Amino acid sequence: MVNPDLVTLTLPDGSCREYPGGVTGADVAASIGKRLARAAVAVTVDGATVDLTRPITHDAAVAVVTADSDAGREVLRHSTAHLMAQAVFDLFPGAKYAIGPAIADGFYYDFELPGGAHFTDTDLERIEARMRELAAEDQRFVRREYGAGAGLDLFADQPYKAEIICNVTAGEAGPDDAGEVVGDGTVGVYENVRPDGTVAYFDLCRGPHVLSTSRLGAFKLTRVAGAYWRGDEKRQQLQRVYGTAWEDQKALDAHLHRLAEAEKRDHRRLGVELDLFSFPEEVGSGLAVFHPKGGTVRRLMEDYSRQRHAAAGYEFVSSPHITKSQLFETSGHLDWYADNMFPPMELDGGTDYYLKPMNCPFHILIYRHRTRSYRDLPMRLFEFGTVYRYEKSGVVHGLTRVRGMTQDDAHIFCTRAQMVAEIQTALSFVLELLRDYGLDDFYLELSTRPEEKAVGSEEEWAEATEALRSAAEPMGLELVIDEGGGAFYGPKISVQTLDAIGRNWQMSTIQLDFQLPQRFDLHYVGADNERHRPIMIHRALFGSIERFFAVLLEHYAGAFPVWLAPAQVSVLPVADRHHAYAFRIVDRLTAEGYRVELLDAHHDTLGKRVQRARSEKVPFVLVVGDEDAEEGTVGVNERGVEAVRRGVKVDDFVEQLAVQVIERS
RNA sequence: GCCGGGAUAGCUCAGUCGGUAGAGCAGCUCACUCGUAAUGAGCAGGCCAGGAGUUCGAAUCUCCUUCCCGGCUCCA
Repeated sequence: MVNPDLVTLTLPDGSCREYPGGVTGADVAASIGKRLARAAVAVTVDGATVDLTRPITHDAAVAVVTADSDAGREVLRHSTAHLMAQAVFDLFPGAKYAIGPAIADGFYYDFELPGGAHFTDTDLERIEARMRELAAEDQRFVRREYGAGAGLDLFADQPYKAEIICNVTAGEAGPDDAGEVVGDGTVGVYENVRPDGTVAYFDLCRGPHVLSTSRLGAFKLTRVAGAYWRGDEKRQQLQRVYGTAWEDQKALDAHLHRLAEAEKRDHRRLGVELDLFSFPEEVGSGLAVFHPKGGTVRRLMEDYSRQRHAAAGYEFVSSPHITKSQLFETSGHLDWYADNMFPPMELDGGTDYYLKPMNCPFHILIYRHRTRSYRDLPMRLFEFGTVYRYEKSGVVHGLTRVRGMTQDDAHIFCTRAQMVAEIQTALSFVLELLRDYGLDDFYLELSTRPEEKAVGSEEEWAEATEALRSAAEPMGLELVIDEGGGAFYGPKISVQTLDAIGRNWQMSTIQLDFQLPQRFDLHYVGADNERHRPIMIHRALFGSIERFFAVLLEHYAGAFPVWLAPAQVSVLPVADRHHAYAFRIVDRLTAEGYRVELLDAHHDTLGKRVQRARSEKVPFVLVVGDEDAEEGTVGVNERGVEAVRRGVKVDDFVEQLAVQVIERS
């Protein structure tokens, strides 16, 4: 006989317990253990995460969500966002609030301040101080539910909240709204209630939230920024405050430490420290110059890439940086891409010349130079092509977002029958190449037809998108759909790469294009002696050399593997009398094709020179003294290895070096 | 492009109330000749991003431009 007043709850370990009907998550946690009750921030009931105060009225699978889980941190962060909004209302009466979700590692909240005011960095401190006061007040988070009409009344003077309610009740909830309102037309509201019962703050919200503001404490506001309402640059720009929040101070400190570590491997910082490249103000925004060491790494990257491309059946071509406007009229770039192009130069009595933003039209002209047979296909034209794109001033960022860049660009002309196989070959090729450079964590993204900027029929887009998908699926990698992210002439697959500290970068792109062959009226003569339209595949594997350089630099934290390191070996004579021997080592290694530098003993102590070579992240530091000169040995300091190996035979060292270069380790 | 914050020696940064510029590291010279994470002394280095304005006087206050940083939007 089932007792109707009892509910049976199944816990994550599979055990079942009976509780009175209406029991709450907080009660359940408390019944299991004190420590769990303290750590609890929410509870999942049959998979849905709800407040600890929500009564449970039927049998269910229940799991307590603790603060130190991903789901728990999300609750903490969302609750901290509410706390922040409350602090902002206290300090800026009349502020309007928009949305305030939890995000990776933190949260933000968007506001419109009265009189169009802006937050400053000192406001950040004031807001944070106020948040700590409010947290200490121990305000309870209390959930209320309203109908759509009552909800609208509640937010009558809050236009952004009202818009969200209207959208949701009209069934047009965007992804951002999902965090704010429950989906069934009920308007969820959370109140922050002071111990004396008065309401300090209320917000439109789906929840769940922690029990009380006193649970919040390990947080820090990090930055202020402008952000467009609903991410639309045509709409109101709001003031956004970012913050981070964690289960305890220790976790917060660890997060801040990780940020500091990530900053140390920022490629812009390492570029200066290791003397690799710079952005002279005299040249212009987003235009890099590579110094000798950076130039060496770049050359090595390119050399290996060329070698691999030659082996993969690519032919090498070259094209100029500027061209008459007509080429980009034919290609459609001036219709669809003009915003990203530098303005034209008028030459030769009125002819406009443009800097090229892409290489494809040139490769097309090479293809079109003579009649092509089906026997010529697939035709794979490769070029390190330098392109110029007029990026908006606010988006330029180190080497990852520049206005002048070199792409390892190729265009494959093939038949429709060949296209899926060609895409697959290109995908396998890029993954193999990226692995050779030390990257091995990827997922794929399939970008579909852009809503506004697209040429060609829906059918062609659908066919091209399907071809990409069918080529991508056998790769065994996660495939994420990026709706509307394609280029104007076709859909694309991009390879997203995760680096050593888990950040993801978009690099390689493979794009399928039915349009440009039509616009340029390309054809080939088939076995049937008829003319046919070829398909074009655009692909860049590094994406751009600049961005790939930046990714490798950050991935390796400046410590390039031996095969890529600008200097592979530093030779340090202990004293002047060892210079002759040191030079012999240098000469031998140089003759064998290694990049070697000598740090002589004229000026600095040995310790100083060791320190210098290490700070330059040279893979091998060789110290040579009396014993070495007599025995034909070197003292080997290997980067990342604590112990020094003394008395290593030069031949043995050279062999080790050779192995590491060949293995690209 | 939009919002906010910046720019002082090659690098990292001081510079108070508006009174004409300072350190450490790097560089150069000299001494030291050294077996593993900074030897010592000395020298040199600045149109205080650029321009205009306010002022007796501007690194400092105001405006404009350039460039950088953090976001938004966009992207290889």
